[in-house]
Amino acid sequence: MAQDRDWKCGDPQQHLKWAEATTDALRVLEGKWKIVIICQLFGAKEPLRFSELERRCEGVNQKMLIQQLKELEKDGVVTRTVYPQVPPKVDYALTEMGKALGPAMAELIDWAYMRRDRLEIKKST
Amino acid sequence: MAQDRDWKCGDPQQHLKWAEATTDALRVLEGKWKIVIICQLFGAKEPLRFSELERRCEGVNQKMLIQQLKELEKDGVVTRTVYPQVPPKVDYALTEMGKALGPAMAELIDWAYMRRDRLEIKKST
DNA sequence: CGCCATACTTACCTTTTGGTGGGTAGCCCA
DNA sequence: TGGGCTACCCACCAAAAGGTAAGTATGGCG
Repeated sequence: MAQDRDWKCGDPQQHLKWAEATTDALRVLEGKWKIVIICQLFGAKEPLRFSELERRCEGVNQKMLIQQLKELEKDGVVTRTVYPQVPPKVDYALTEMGKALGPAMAELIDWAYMRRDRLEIKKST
Repeated sequence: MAQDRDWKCGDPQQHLKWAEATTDALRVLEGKWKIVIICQLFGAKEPLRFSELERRCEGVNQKMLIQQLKELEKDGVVTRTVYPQVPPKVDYALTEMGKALGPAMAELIDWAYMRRDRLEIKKST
């Protein structure tokens, strides 16, 4: 369990393994639009169509959106479903693994807010 | 509290704010060596000298190490202490904010391990 | 004097990432 | 015939990140 992790454990190599794991996890999330995409999928109750994602990720262009979605799909975070229609319809949803990102992202959000507050206090004093 | 976060809350803009916060947090952690540095500082009981970090972050070069340390310092994650000696001595330690990264990193580690196991199972079936 | 040690700095280069502006396929409708 | 719709692909360019190899400053020591 995450909350029981011992950063001062016996194995002197353990923090190297953890660094590797964390770097690995971040690699999946890196990219200017991935977090935005993931948060949009978290926020929506249903899968989102390509055009809908394009609309919701303000400022993204098609190439980037496709690229990031492809990487997220390859990394097992989202699924891509094609409907055999004309005009085409494709939608994207979080996988179980994508949904499992919730707690990690929640902790990152808490840290980011805490950090912002902390920095603001420093500035004002 | 992170564990009570409601991804399906009322405010339809909330997930945009969360995306922003998470992106912000990741921005601080992005960079090929930052997580390695942070994990080394977590693992060590004491502040680490530049040369010690260089030794522990296998494969890093001086320029990159300095660059990443500078950014981490600017972002409030590590402190840099200079001792007026010859030859020079400088050491680096986690700030309170750096230490507060523990839970987020722990969740990321759990997710990475879970993901690795999941992908391995898929490969073998 | 000349060399050592430490913690950097600098110039230069390669690789990766992000972005723009076009095009394509397939069917529908007028 | 010639648009319009959707979800892409491609050629090309710019900026950022990462990396190499050299140099700098300081004072102690033989």
